[in-house]
Amino acid sequence: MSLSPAPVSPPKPRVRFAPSPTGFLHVGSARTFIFNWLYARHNRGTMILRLDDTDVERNTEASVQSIFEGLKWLDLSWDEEYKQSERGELHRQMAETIFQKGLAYRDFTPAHTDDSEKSGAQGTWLFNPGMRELSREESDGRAAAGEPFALRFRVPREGGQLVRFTDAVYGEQMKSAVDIEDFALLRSDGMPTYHLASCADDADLRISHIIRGQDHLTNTFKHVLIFEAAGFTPPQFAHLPLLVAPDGTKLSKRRHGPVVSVTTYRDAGFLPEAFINFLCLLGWSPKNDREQMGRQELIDAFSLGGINRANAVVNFKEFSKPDVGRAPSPADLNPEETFDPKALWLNAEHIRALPVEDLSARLLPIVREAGFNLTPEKMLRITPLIRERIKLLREVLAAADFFFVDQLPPYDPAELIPQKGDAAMALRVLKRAKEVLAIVEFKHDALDQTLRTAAQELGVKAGQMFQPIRVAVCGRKNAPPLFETLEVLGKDVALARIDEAIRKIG
RNA sequence: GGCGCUAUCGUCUAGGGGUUAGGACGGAAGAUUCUCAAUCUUCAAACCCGGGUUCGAUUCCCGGUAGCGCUACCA
Repeated sequence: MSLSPAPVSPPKPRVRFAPSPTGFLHVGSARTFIFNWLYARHNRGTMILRLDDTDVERNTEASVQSIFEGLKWLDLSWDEEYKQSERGELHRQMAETIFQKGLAYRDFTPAHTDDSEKSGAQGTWLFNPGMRELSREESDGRAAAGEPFALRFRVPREGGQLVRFTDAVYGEQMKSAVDIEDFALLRSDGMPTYHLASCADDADLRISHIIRGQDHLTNTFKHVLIFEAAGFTPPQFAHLPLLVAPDGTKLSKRRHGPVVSVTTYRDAGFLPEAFINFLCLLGWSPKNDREQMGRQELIDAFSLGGINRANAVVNFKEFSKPDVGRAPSPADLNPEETFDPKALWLNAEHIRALPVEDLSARLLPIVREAGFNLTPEKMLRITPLIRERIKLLREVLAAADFFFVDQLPPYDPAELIPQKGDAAMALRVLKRAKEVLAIVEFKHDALDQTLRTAAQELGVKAGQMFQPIRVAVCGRKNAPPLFETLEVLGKDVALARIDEAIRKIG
């Protein structure tokens, strides 16, 4: 607003989303991205995407694509992009710095040794005294001889040192150093571990705020140790409560199925903005009872102070279907079982908040993909009739099917019989409808007037008049309002379907 | 096991030393419209347990319990 800058404008935050590309984009990861993004955009800072791909064994290109695909769908942007695997030199430099200061040591214990063998103790493994205390000469000698080693951080063991940091969400954190194991910095193949690479990059990229899942809260003590050993001031930390399943466990593909994948939401017909809105409300609150919020509203309202500390349950009913094939199509999913009711409601809210033109444009590709040829004009006329009747975009297929097909799918002729009526009444209604509809203009008011008059003449209630016609033209009892439906359907189709119904019941 | 974190309706949450503990989703009932949906109204539904501190704790402190996380040369 003001053109004159504040006397001391705070430095623009630099935040990062750092997924490891070992699978599809997880809803929890998407949420972490969103919180970082919201923080960056709210504070006009920089959003960085960094692929933490130091685990050569498990990283896949497909996963990288899946992450991009998900973020693209959500229309989430970032300003800088890095690949950790291309920055190995930086990581090794940091390891070297720490080693030269004597704050790390070589561990020549072969990889994959059991903890029990390492320590001989029954408790938690903390370090291997033999390796930690190895003389510099012997260490150098064995390294020079080509013996492989891992580089371990020499965590202070004496003096009752405390490692501490302040978390923007969880407050003051401290842990005594003696409870932290001598974690690895470099693997015996020379590759950096996550802890090292992450800290080296965060320092190098001048990350100001690390906003990530609470599963890293305890790791942060190690990170603080690394930053300080390498001569950097640790950034600010903000840990996010985890997303958990109704059984309280962390969401996982294995246990919980497709509900944990962002693409499931996309394919089921969620609006990206609704999905983002839903995710934001898990573990964060604007504290003003607002629920349905758009992108900009979220950006404006976001602050780290609104983040909650307890894990949030994604409240779905159906866990993975063990015996369904490996590729469940969106049509297989029962939305009420698969998705959190609140997500569904929010999506419906966003659908209704969308201008008809926009909604129509989003619906059309889905309809076409299902094999129906439809003009944008026709879709635009159908959209207002179903927009209050669908919670997911995909539901357009079921809600407006009778607009798309030439031939109505078979239905039970008994459906044509109105409340408190019989087949004879249905027949009379339909025959009369055929007569009057043949001559009336297919416009809402004219249809309304004509059909109500016809009902009076027949001595039936309006509802008893409308119901058989509705079933005749829609093929089912529950459908959008009749006059609008007839208007969009057109006279020819309506008359033909009424004829068909007369044949069925006659 | 060790260490860390957490605990308000079924779920997401607001609140906070004195409140009828608020909202939303979902549920139930009703109103309304040509059905359905939407909308509106109403109802049921919560401060984990035990000790302190205090005139007074759901709120602050301690303990317990439970849940989650970390405890890899995974991230």
